[in-house]
Amino acid sequence: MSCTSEYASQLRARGFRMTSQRLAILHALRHAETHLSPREVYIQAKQELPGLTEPTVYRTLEFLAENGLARTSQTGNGHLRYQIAGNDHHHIVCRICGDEMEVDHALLERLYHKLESDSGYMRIDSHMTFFGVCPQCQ
Amino acid sequence: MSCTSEYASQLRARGFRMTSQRLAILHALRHAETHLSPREVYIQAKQELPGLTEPTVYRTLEFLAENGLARTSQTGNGHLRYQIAGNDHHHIVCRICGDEMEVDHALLERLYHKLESDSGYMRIDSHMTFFGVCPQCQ
DNA sequence: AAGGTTATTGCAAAAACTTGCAATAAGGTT
DNA sequence: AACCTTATTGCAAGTTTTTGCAATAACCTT
Repeated sequence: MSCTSEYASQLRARGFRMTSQRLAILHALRHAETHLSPREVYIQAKQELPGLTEPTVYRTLEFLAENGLARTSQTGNGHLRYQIAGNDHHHIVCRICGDEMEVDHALLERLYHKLESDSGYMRIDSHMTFFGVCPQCQ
Repeated sequence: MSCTSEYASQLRARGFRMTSQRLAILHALRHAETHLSPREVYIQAKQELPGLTEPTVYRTLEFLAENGLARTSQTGNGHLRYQIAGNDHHHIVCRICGDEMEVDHALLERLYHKLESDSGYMRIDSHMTFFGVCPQCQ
């Protein structure tokens, strides 16, 4: 896979290493259609790499998110889920039934610019999750 | 305290009950200047009510948030923190040093309206946490 | 291709959080 | 004021997430 070596060199450029564990976890994220919980990642990736342990999954997901290869989503109950980086969109999830839809990044662009100039903060997180009540549940 | 009975009747109106545990936890949140972790709440509130247990704190915080008496803040690492409801502002926190500043609600008003009309969702969460890189760390 | 440096992993134990269920107590009713 | 109903709590046991440290293995250098 070409993307594999792409990831590897991205890491090496910053002094990190590509490992079979990281690869297995990246594969799991890539093949998922949506974001996964750490446990789901563990179950998926363990099929590819049976020796994989759970602490490694937690540490790796955090590592991938810090380095821009993965992205976190907040989930109301305070548990992070992860997805592969790349699709620049956001989510709005229903507080009641959990239903979820995508929000295009363009909608937030203006807000981010304003926030950046007002606050002086840079690189404001490009994945946001909003919570509301969906039309069904209203 | 007048607010005490205010809270009590808010709950009773919906068929819930006011208890010494809920009161102790509300006090802890009220006296905090910022949002607290469940453990911090536990430690505070236990001083007022020594018999209090940790599971009760978790359940109560979730309950208070669901009923609008408390508010959750997301914290990057995926752990919820809680604060008393009332101040309508948001936070932006630095991904690197953890520094934190307030963002006025007015800034988001336009976005919320747009999101609501585009998506059909209602009552979009009125507390958002953004993540970025603060001026110091840039 | 072999060796050295050190980022990364696995293991084991700790801490944080959740769940089920029987006992308790809030607050409406008599 | 005593009684009933049932929301709420505490306890104990489970699951999830984190942490420290010694062993391993990327990958740079020779």
